[in-house]
Amino acid sequence: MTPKKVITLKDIAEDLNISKVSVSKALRDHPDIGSDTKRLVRETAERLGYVPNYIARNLSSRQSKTIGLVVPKIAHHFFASAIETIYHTAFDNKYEIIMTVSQEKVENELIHLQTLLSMRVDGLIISVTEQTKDISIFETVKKRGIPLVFFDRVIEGLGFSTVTADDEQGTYDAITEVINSGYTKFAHLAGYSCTNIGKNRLNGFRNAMKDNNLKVPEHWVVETGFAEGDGYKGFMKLFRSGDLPEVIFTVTYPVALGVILAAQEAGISIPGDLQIVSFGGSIYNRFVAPSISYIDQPSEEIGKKATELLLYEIKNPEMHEERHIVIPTKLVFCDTCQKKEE
Amino acid sequence: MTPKKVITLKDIAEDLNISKVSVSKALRDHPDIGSDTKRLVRETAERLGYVPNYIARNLSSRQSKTIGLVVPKIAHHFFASAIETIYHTAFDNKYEIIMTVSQEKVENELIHLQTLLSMRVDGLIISVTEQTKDISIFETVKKRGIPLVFFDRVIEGLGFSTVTADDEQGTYDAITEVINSGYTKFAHLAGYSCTNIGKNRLNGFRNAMKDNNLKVPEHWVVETGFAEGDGYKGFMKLFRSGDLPEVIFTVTYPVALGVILAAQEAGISIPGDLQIVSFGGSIYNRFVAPSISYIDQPSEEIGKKATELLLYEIKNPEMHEERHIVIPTKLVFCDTCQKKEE
DNA sequence: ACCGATAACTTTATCGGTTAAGTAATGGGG
DNA sequence: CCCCATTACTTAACCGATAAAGTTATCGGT
Repeated sequence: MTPKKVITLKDIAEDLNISKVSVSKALRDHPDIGSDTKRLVRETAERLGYVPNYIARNLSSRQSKTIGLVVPKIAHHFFASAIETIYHTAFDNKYEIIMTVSQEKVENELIHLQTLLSMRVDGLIISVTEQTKDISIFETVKKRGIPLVFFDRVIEGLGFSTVTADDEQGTYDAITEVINSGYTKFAHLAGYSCTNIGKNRLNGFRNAMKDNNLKVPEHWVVETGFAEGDGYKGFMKLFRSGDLPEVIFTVTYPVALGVILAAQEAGISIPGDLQIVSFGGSIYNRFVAPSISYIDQPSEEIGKKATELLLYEIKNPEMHEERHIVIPTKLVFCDTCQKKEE
Repeated sequence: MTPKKVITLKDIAEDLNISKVSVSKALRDHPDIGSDTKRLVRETAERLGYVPNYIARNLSSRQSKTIGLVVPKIAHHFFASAIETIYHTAFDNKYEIIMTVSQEKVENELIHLQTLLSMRVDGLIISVTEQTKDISIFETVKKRGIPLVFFDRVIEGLGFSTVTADDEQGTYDAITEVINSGYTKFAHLAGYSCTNIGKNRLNGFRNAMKDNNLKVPEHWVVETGFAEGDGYKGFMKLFRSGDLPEVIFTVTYPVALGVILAAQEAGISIPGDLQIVSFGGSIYNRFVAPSISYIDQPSEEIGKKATELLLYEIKNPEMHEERHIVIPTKLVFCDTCQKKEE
């Protein structure tokens, strides 16, 4: 009940009759302080229940030991998993994460970035929304010299490091494998082509088709978003055209779910009449019927690498060559896209 | 490239040849300042690209406008959804969230709480790990007078407010409904009985059975954890006993998934030979085969209420009656637990 | 014309730390 | 025995804001 006073350096100093700077130094194990005094200070701090004030420390030391994280959403397997790894990696390195969620909205993203900047985070880890175009805030970040690492959804050409899955090659290899299973007619529910993941997955898809001498009619490439609803609409568009492919390659897992839903409604059987393969899976995929063959996104490795890279850049502020880490993926076969009987 | 100087109040003050306090007041629309000056200050701030330093502001104003959030995990539908709502609600009220993840580990929980305290968050929202017992840190929080709201997994008797689903009544009603569908033999994969959710769901289950004059053999109540692996092990234990019930009620959705997996291996057909009903669902449940009938946990409402309650307590520091908000649930029938043919 | 109120600022102190710049005592080398 | 380096501190300044306590004009009222 008593509004108990919070213990500060000053309290310890007064208790021991030494200066508060000595206390500060003692607690940080500074060589200026004799070992007897250090011990005394530590004991007293413990006894009084001293908890350092990060805010004050950060203000004077000009570093916050925090990393700002901006993601488009969290209720999505890839992000949930990446975020968890980012948290651990930061935590193991004594950094705190301040996470913000843009909800795929550019306005939110901007506000969050500004807030994080004014919180003086030591660095930023970002996966942009599906429609981020205004790059001025990132230029500000660059000018201020604050390290930033993009992951998964990146903006190129700004001089920042990136960590991504190997979207293009991964797609290329996966589609080639599915082709080798005996399928020839492919459609693609593609992400926005202005995003790197949308563009690269589409490229991988197109190249795989071309190198296998398969044609893709233009109406079989539908540009949509990354969410379930987009998959639903995308499938319906294909369905209404009256011309369905054998396989639909979706840009994300939620889009694949949307396709399943729509196909059910349309009375198309999966995997009987139609196959799906998606970029990215889900922990629930094992339980989903039919389970979708998917390109496994190394979410944990991406999260880990992004955080480690950022920490490295924070610790070495002068080094300023950007790095681009690309992590390979691999196709996981499930119920869909099984090898065709000859 | 130039390590561009960050603009502070002082820079604006010097530019306009007024004191920095006037600038501070002008920006906060303090009545002390004339409207001409205010306009001038705002323009100059804009022109120079001033961004306030939260750290400094928080230090001097003794409030951080941030809320500390501690959750056991995020890759779980209930938490992902609750967290998202907590973020929005806080954001709409101009508060930032600093989220930490304990990973069901008490040690992490403790460290995170200490960090959040030293960051001087204005309040805390917490869902404890499945084995939190040491309450001393919460006593410290209480002594310091920092508002705290528990949600979902709570610790009672400490004088803090709580927001939970109506675990007991919700379970009671749901089990009663399933009984009315014609089932009589029920087992329960229960959570740790030292947690409120484990205990209350078990109570609801027991009471529903009793009031319907149904007996539950003791080996049909298995105390496990909240994760998929616990469901797997729990089912196997039941299975090995050679005596399976008609219906298994699981304490969480992941536990239900574990049961599905184990049942598949054991060659038990769901919903042919066995029914499942779980407390809590998942956005993926629609796609899961068989989809599990579940008690819908109002995760968003819980998140929202918890945040609003906390904000209220932050704004009214003297009010100190704790509040306990209990939110009703309802049963959603899916593939399992369908009405039995008479 | 004088007083007190008010408007519009400025000065000083403070938040709880860190960093930089002293300072007093000790001790070893020449 | 003196000088300089080292040890172990202390004092002062600062980080960038806010809060509290002055300080001037200006103005209306009597």
